[in-house]
Amino acid sequence: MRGATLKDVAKAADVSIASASRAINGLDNVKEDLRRRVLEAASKLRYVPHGGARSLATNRTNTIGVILPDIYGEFFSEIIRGIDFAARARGLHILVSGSHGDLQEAVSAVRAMVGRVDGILVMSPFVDSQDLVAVLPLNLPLVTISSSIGDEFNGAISIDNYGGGQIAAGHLIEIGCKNIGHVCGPTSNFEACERKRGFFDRASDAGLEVPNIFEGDFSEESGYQAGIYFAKAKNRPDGIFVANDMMAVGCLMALADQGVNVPNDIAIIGFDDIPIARFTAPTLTTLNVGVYEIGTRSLDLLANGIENDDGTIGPGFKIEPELVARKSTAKGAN
Amino acid sequence: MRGATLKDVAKAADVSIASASRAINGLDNVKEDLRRRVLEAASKLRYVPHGGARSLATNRTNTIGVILPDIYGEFFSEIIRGIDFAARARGLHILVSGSHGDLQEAVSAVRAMVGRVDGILVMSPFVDSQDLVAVLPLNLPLVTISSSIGDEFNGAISIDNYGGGQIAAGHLIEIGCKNIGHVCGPTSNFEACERKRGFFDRASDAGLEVPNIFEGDFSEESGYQAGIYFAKAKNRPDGIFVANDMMAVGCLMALADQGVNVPNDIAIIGFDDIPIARFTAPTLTTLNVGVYEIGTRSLDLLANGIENDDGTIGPGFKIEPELVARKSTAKGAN
DNA sequence: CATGTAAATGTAAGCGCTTACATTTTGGGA
DNA sequence: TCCCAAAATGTAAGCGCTTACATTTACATG
Repeated sequence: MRGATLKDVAKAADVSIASASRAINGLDNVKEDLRRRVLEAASKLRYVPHGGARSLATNRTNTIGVILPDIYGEFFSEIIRGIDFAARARGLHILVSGSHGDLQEAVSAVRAMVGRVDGILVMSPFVDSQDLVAVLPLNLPLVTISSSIGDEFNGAISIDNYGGGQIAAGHLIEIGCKNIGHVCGPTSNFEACERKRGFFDRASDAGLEVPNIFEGDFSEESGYQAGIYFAKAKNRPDGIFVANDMMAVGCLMALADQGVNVPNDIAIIGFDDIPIARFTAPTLTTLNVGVYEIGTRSLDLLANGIENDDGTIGPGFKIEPELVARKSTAKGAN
Repeated sequence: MRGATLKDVAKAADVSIASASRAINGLDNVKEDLRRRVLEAASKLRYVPHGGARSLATNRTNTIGVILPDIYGEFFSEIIRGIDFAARARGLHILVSGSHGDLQEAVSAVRAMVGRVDGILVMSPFVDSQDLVAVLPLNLPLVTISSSIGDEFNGAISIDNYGGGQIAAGHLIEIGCKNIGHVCGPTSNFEACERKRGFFDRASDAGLEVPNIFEGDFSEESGYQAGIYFAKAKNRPDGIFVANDMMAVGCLMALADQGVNVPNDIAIIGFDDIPIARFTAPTLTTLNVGVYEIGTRSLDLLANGIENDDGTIGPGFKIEPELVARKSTAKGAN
């Protein structure tokens, strides 16, 4: 059932196990003849080094653990793409896990990764994420993305959600909306709260109320529900800030189904700028946060920290969302 | 630098390391008092078991290796979603790796996984994938998806690409196309070849030639190029089979940019039915292969095999694509 | 109270590898 | 030819854990 081990190879090549190890790993202090014999034996036996054992001996796994709320979908997929790219560039592998929006799952995912990874990259947008780091073994290099446990320690990457909410409100006001609505994310979500807060604050600065709010869960489906709700609302808004693009996509579909014109009847602005935002009808105005770059930069931050002997992670950073104006808020244009 | 070990816990609780292990793992042959002491010491020391060491001792990692051409994007992301779902249901973790369209990378990814996973799920649509299994340690449970090394052994999951190509041609013919074109995938890709072959055979059955072909690489970008090419072709086709949805999306954009009406000037049919196909303008006619189910079913096949003591994988299966007719081939409608 | 048995705990080997250190081999210079 | 440093190879400890087996403890029975 098990494959050949180094011991088998050593025996077949009639050398000590240490020499076999050296030969296989390409150390330079082995004679060519010995190396040849070992390599021959290895390929004859179809020997493949046992990564787990090697890691145990070297205390290095060359693997990074990645924990995201989900590991698929436009948004997370794009983060993973960034992580993957940066990891490949460094010869690192990634062990991914989805927490499915549940803090306990995130915690158990982290624990399961101990001893299998050199460090962990976690995105845990729960308001009470500090439980996560509390249960961690000390000394495990950790970088957090968009987690409420932000500023307490290094290695925190965050998005300026509050600022983004303000920009969204500002944009709607600028294009002339007088009655703005909001599709927010779940209240248990740290980021959703911040976006909402920024949106409200900017609106109130302009003397506007936000009478209509719909709470979604960041899924396309809930965005669709929101669209229905707003299409039928008695005091129908003329502009809506949807807290993420996936919901905005659902919203767009619902509004189309209800015969509401976007942007002329209702303008829509999303958040994230996921790839699909360029393909919707109409194309979606949104806030770009550099999803891909979040992936690459967070991986780099973590990997650099791991390479430091003291294992300390460098300072994180905060991302400022940038408005990408597309058709879904281009009122009057054609 | 390292965290607490079981030895530390045992010492702190003043018990033997074996007892500590039993207490931590919840075996029933430990006195309550001893267990309490151990658990207390463990939490005080913030002990988290070392997964790697445990795996080495038990010869079980509870992890599945997943190797896909890429680990992001609509198509692969959807497969991963399926895999993730099925894995979670069984308490398994997944170690993912992208081969980036390169067979050698796939091979090295597999080797890097040996000793870290209980089995491997690999999608390797290269015409010469047999190199992959040749280099593998025997006895490593393996399930292949859409790989040319199909029928030789159990655990092969494939798509009836040839049949799908035929369906695509049949559909275009049925809606009245007289001059059909094809955007194929790279010739090094096993699946692309089969889709093309099916498409051609069915066309020729109907007495049609396929004068215009454009070779893409499955990316949206190359689909866009294809769209430009066809829009300007002297003998412009009235229907095109694009070998995957991602390229079809790019194609749709290019045709729109060129002022070509889809479906009336040119009908477009894709392949895969990725989620985005429902959102394009016009919505995309395509062939559904149950991407999500490919993920769940392949994981189940592999996991069941691993649970067999002899580690043999059960028989695989072949998926028959199903036509999903949407607007991009609805000629004349509206 | 001696005794046998089951339950609780301890001892130590081993999972497959790396690596410090010990030992042997090699080869150039005197 | 002999000697010695450097190079090549071997020995063995250990990475953190599980687990077979040995030992001790607890307890009911005659």
